[in-house]
Amino acid sequence: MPGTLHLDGFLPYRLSIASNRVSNVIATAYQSLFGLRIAEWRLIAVLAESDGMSQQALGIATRMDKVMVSRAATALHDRGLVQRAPNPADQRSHLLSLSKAGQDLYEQVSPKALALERQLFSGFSAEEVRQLRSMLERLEEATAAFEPQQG
Amino acid sequence: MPGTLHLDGFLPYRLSIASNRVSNVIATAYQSLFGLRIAEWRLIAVLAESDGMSQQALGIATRMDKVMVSRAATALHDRGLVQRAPNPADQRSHLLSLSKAGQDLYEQVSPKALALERQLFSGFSAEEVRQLRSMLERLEEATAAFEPQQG
DNA sequence: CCGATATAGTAACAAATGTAACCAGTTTTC
DNA sequence: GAAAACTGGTTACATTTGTTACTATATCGG
Repeated sequence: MPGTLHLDGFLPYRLSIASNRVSNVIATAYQSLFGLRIAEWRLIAVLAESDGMSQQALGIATRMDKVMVSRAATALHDRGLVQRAPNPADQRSHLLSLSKAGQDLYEQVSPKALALERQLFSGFSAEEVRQLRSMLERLEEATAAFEPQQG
Repeated sequence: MPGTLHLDGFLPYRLSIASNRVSNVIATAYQSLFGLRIAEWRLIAVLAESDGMSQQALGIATRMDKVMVSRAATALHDRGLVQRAPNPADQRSHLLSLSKAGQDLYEQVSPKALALERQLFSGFSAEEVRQLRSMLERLEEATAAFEPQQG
């Protein structure tokens, strides 16, 4: 029977299911433990490594569009977790960085995130993890061919 | 620096990015070619294999909750793609099946879906695909340990 | 049987996400 | 060096998704 499809065997479906479940686990943990949403956590993680970034740079680093970044950034700013300094090079943008409170929170969240990751992937060998990483990366690249234009 | 996390190396993040990109590719294709959303397509795919299912059975088969199933089912019914017959065993539920139009649509969508899958995973060896399947399956199982209760 | 509890499905509401319009401020072009 | 085109960021609106509540039927316990 040519052209027939079995849903359970359809990889985009399996990928979506697995990814959404993992995201739910992570989102629930962050929310209940730290009151953070995933988008906010992503900004914190990036800012913890490189201080003083514009929102558009954050957007690139986290693969989120500027609206998502804006929403997450104001939420974090309102909670006093990130600071906004004027950007000397461009008056439309500000440079974001973690406040002391933000750094402290990061130090709490970060090990918890890694522990969750370890637990979720505890059944995976180091080699499998390496392979999975590689596959996800290639998959992401493969989708670029479908972008509307100018990826 | 113990407990430190690099976002790009964080697997749940990479998984989420890759999965969302793939879903977008699929969703855009289904929408523009057939006016279908992913949830609707999933019902069609399941019904094509096994006629006469209740919505709750569909929910289990597609891993969608009953509200999502209800919405997708009414959309498909309104378009005349699925039929609803009374369920002799339970008057609260109906048995859904594809109409002729639904079957015809399935025959159109199905090869297209498989072609997309082939294209997205064209860089993967057969062995890699096997491994990915296995990993996604195990991952899904691993998240069950975090379910609120009674998974 | 008959009241209590559970289940199939829908409807109504809340929260999140995507999209488009907008307001500075910045660069380009002539 | 000023009008046109563009960019960073926010706001406002539309669409999608999740959650809760509800209606009708079924099942369970006595």
